[in-house]
Amino acid sequence: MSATTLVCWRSCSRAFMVLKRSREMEGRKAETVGRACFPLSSLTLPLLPRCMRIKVNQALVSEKAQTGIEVAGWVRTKRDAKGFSFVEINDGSCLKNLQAIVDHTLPGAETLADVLTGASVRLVGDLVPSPAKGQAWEFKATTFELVGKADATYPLQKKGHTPEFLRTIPHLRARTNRLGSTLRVRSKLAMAVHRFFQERGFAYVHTPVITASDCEGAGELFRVTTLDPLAPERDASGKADWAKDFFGRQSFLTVSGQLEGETLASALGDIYTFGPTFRAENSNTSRHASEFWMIEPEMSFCDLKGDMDVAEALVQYLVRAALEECAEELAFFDAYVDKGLLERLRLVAEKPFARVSYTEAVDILLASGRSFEFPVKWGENLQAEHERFLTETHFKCPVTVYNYPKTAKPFYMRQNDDSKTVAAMDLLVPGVGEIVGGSQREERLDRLEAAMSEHGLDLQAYAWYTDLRRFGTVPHAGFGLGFERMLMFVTGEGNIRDVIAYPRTPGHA
RNA sequence: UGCCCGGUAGCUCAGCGGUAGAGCAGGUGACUGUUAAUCACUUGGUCGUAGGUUCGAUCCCUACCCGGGCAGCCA
Repeated sequence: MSATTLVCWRSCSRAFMVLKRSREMEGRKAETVGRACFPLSSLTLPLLPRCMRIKVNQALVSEKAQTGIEVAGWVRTKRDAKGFSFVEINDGSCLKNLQAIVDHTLPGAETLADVLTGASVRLVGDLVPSPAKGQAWEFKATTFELVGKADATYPLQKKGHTPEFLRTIPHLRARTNRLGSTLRVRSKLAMAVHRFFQERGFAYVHTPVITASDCEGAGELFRVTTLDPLAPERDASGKADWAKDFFGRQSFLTVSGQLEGETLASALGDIYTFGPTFRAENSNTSRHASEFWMIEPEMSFCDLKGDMDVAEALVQYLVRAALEECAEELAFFDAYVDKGLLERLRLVAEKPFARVSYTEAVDILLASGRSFEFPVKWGENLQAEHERFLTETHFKCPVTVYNYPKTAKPFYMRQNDDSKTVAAMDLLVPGVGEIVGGSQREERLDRLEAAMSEHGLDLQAYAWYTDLRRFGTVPHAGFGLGFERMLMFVTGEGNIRDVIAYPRTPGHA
């Protein structure tokens, strides 16, 4: 056991004893629940009396006044008044700050001169009704402690910052209203994803992050190797000898768990993955990242319609979850990031999505009379401008487009009877574009092998994949939902780099 | 990767062939149950880097670096 763990363990057991004691103490009626009780002040802050710490979000929704409680957090702003100061504290538990009143005669108040935006502080005192407008409750401190100073070089100010500037300080930007809110929404939606699938009997499975198939699907892959890049072991032809590499062959970071997911769906019925995905494409757009999180369900005994039903239900479920669980954050985004966001999301939560075949979509685009930079032609991929027109102008709501020309799609998608299209589908949303891509998979061995040959794949390397069609094959379908794109849609953020704490994009890691 | 736009104070920006300005932040003072408090004063910049044109470049030109937007690839 490392020294650090040892200390933590000791602190915990000590904390538990303090908790027991403090519960026995009279007059300690802090209305707190579960993990938000932190009776730790006596351990680290001898100045402060022993009491219950509550989080800011709990204080702000309190039903009644509370005495003898502790709050701790980071100062967002301080305003000096005659004889006392207003100190607004944010502890990350919610968007809003708690206004604390710190009398200049209090123990610890002599440090107030050093309290600038960004400083960390702990206060003991009482939660009391606020006499002024702006907040129902405020914190009347009886003891003040400056835990960690932040001097004038602290980059975050009270005023709003541009997302571009905030990206230059990723280690600090989570302290802003903007990224802080995004990360809370991200956390809630991650759990909502699990709830959605668990409620429907899907098994959460983990597909490998490291893969040895060098053409898993579309996309450039990141190589995983332990060979010395300057002096790799070489084969007879002088090239790097992958047989000498760690796994005995070339290996990469996954671009999708789909193929493995199919094998597990063939055992567990309905499965989903939710994990990181890596693409080495040199994509420099506001909606591409080199490392992102993807949700990939795979369903046995399911066709394209069932696939679309689940995808649409999931997107709608997540929007509803955000509206219900992150109301404050969404109101903030609606006011400062994307005006009209709430109205759009409410519509999405209630209204059924539009659903059109690729052929119908092409007809709509041709009939629109619009002149697009890229002409619309059956058989060509829909361009971003086409997708944007469909979802933002024509339908003004999310649209699922299905049955794409087979020429533009990967080998594993099920061929339709028209021999021209495959059972693929994309779910498009306003502002973001493609958020889901999926398909019914080709479950017929002969068709699959023919498609693989057409795509130039080595059948031998994929024997395990085609085995699924040899042994108890079933119609099955699945899709990938880009988690960050979903977050962009829900928060109104226009750049994927602003919905990931540490975004990885070409040239940035 | 291609096309386009930008880089001036800690932040957001204005400026312009004659070597720099505002608001906010910081400091000082005043005032005050304040709400991105207010008022006065004030610190702070080799104008992205390297060349070139010019009597003189932050300004014009070239290259490079960095940031952003759009497109392709996709989720």
